[in-house]
Amino acid sequence: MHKTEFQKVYEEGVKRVGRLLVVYLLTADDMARAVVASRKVGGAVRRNRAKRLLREAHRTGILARRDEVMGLRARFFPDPEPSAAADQTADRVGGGGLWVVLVARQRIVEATSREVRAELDALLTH
RNA sequence: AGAAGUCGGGGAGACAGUCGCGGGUCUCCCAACCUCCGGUUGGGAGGUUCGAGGAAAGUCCGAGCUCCACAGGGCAGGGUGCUGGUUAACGACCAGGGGGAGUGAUCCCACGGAAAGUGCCACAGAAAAGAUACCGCCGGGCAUUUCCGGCAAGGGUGAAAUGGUGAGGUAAGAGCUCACCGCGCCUCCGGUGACGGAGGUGGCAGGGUAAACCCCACCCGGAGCAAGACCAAAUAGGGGAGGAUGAGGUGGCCCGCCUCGUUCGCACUCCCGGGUAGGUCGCUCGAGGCCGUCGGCAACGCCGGUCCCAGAUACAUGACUGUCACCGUUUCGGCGGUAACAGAACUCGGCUUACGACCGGCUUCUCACG
RNA sequence: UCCUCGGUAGCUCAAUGGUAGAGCAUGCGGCUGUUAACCGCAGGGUUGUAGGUUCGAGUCCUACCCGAGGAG
Repeated sequence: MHKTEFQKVYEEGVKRVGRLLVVYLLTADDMARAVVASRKVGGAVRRNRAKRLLREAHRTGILARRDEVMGLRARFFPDPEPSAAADQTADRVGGGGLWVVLVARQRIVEATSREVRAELDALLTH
């Protein structure tokens, strides 16, 4: 993912803020995932720890299951207008993917992997 | 027993399993290309193997490597600064000398030159380096205001005042003279040397500051793996090489060198590449680790054996389960934790800084007992 | 990866190696019927930290800490 693609997700995507992390979602043709840990999280050790926790939560949580992803698309991105049915079908044929950006917050370093996964799933299903 | 010094070891507790990530390698499958055998490239699956640190950090020094000219001369600038050695090199390390701290083991030191020159030394003080005399001391004139001369021992100021102590000497004093100490110079001896020792001699040579300018000796060209090399969509259209002359620019400057533009024979001759996105290489076998013999006080070196030990490019080590070990807590069922500092990005040698628990060697002092 | 600056009072900034200061802000007093403005006075500093050179360091040297900016 390039810098301009991050900007696109931040500006056009859906944002959910939790106690340990922030998640951005955006519909796309393919599946993609990125993890972000800024210098506010800490030094290189703490940033790596945060990114590993986010990857593990993404791998073991509901984002890894394809049927759940389709449900998330329907929940967070309802059809804006019925007249665009042609575009919607074309989009679905094109892959029906989802771009996900996971951003670490400072308190994630003290958390366990189960807590991170539970919060990510909760942010996506509530 | 207590206190202390010094040198080291060691670094997510160990083992097993499941899922997941990055690299190498082997096998199989698929696709494309080459005339075939077969091979190359790309993708996927499975097996196997490897996968962060002692500081990977700070970026304070030194090198390798790459390009700039083959890295050369001079100036400027910068660095180092007791001696000898180690090393690829160093501002690092080892050994020694000198100085300082400590009862001691031991520790600390930017430790060349102030009789090459220049500058500065606030306040106080008479005077801050070229001379001088505030309070004073002594002698003489005058006569009790003071004048002339001698002195720098005492007082006072200051961070620092023209060797120190004692004796002689004198009007009072003074290296004026003498003894010891300090200092300078000379000779001899020991040592590779820094330096040390002994003897002689001088009668004191004239303050501090060089992490002020500077002098002396030695060293240093610049940039950095986003260096640089190769393949090469798009886009733009030319690009490169060669002869002569003059001008301009370029590492801080001058040479030198390189580049660009102009002119002439003819705006000539020859060649077909250059390059962004992207990709490949550089990229991990190295002044390498471990073990041993030998040389050396040591740093280290020679030789032999043995091992292969991360190479990513949005950037890989994580999660969970069980058993054992240790620690904390406990209602003795259990529960919680496994630690600090901290994450490779071209690679090495150092330095500096950060750091929890644990273990070991050697040495010194004090007390007690034998 | 490499490089350059900066850190002084609550804030913004000064200070040839020689007593750390100015403006704003704060407090007190004055002026005014009252407030503001104005006038006067006062307090407030480990000069980022730790060492060193020097008689003496904000200044010079060394090592750290923090902040800002730049190049590819």
